[in-house]
Amino acid sequence: MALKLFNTLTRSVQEFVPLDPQKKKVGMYCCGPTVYDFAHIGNWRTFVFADLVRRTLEFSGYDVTHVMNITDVEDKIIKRVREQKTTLREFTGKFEAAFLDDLKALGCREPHVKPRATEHIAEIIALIEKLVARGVAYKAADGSVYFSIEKYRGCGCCYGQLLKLNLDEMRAGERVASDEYEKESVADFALWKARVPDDGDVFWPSPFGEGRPGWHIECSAMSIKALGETFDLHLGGEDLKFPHHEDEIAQSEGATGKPFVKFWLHGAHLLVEGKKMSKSLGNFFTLRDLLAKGFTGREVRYLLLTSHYRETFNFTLDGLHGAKTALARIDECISKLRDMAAGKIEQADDVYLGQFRDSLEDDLNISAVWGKIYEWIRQTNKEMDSVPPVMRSFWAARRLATWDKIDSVLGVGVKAEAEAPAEISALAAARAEAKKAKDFKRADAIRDELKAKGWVIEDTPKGIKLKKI
RNA sequence: GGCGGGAUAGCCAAGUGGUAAGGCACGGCUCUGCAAAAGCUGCAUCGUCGGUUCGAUUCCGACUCUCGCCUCCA
Repeated sequence: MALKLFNTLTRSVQEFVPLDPQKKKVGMYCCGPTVYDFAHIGNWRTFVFADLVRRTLEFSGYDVTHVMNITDVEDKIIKRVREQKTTLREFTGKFEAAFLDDLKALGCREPHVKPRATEHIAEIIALIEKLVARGVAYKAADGSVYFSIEKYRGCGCCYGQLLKLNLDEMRAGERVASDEYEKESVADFALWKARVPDDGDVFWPSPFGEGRPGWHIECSAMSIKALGETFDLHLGGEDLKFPHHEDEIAQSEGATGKPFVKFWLHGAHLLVEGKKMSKSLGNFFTLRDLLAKGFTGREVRYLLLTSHYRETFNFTLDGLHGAKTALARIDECISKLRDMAAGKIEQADDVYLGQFRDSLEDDLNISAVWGKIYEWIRQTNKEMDSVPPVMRSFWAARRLATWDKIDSVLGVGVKAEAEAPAEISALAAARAEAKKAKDFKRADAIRDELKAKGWVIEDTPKGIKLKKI
């Protein structure tokens, strides 16, 4: 079975075929963070989704170039730089670094290219000049340059490819701040924003006068630079369909006259504790908030990967506890396999991987994937004790190789076996003594003490086992 | 108002025109001195009302509830 994905352009699940004539290289662009604050769990759902898409493509044998922009100049950023009396670079650098740390903690593979908007001003200006030359952009009285939807449509181009729009019914929203006024039409959007006093020293010279890029143009400029005028995949959160992605298409196709992107993928949002995230409801979490509660990045990643990317997902702390328990079961099984394999290397089970792949390639049916994995875990546990001794290491190594393949897509890895500190080992030894002396009361007390210190002790046929909670 | 999702067990979440994966929680059992985030195992008729059909949770219609987007937004 070939990889099938839901393409927002066609509103249907389609087989993914790369543009590359060799069918090997794939260009993928994901709208990255605007670095004005720590990213929240909703943002992370989208980035983990992008990582899953990338890993799936790599699992399928494609050579992926993953590009993710860093938006480091934008209204909110400028506002905060001004408020905090800092510099743009210093301010955005801090949140960019935090973002990349979090991305790593969540087990996401680092994008190959991470272009910053402020380092592509020349490309942005060149793109705007092209649009002006083609007659689909104009400079307004306020000094800003806008994209004209009407002129664009006049060229036979389609605005509104990702969703049905009724432009005539659209009115300028009340939430549009004092930002865009001199446009010929409300649907037009800014390509270049003329410098205003509040911008401070955040501005660049350009043929249109001093100013800064509009919101959408950077993605067009940077994706075209990194991946070419037409590329395979572009992803982002569902809220970006309009206006951001629609405007990207207009700018890019308006400038190049070529189709911009073959496949558009959009991830659904999430709710937290059944409600839309908001700081006032107390259900607004950054990854840091969750780590501070004692959860790990892989547990958060696991939970974010339990539901289909096009469905709204309800993220709960209860669910996160469940994720922790569920992962511990996988860890236990893999850890036993490691012991049994004793370093032996074998080939993965292609029959099982085929089933795994079928679910995965079916528009990333991750829930079905987990279903198959837990069935595999149960079967592994069942067979484990009845494998003939001479077959044990082979049997386990084969299973281990299979898991490694699976995990190359899921990226939850296996929890490192924590080495017990001296204090914990001493308690474990004291408990063993007590047990030997049949002082079970004392043994149980020590066990409770260990639990309070975050360690679980298990008596197994092979001796005691200490596990960090 | 326009457009688009969703409604499956206590919670989360797949799926199918022929009597419903998986995870968490819970119960039972096994191992154990007792336990265990050890192992096995049990646990739903799919929002409401009509229709199509031999048969619908799955198709159609209506309704109810719910979520999102309509130029800050993952």
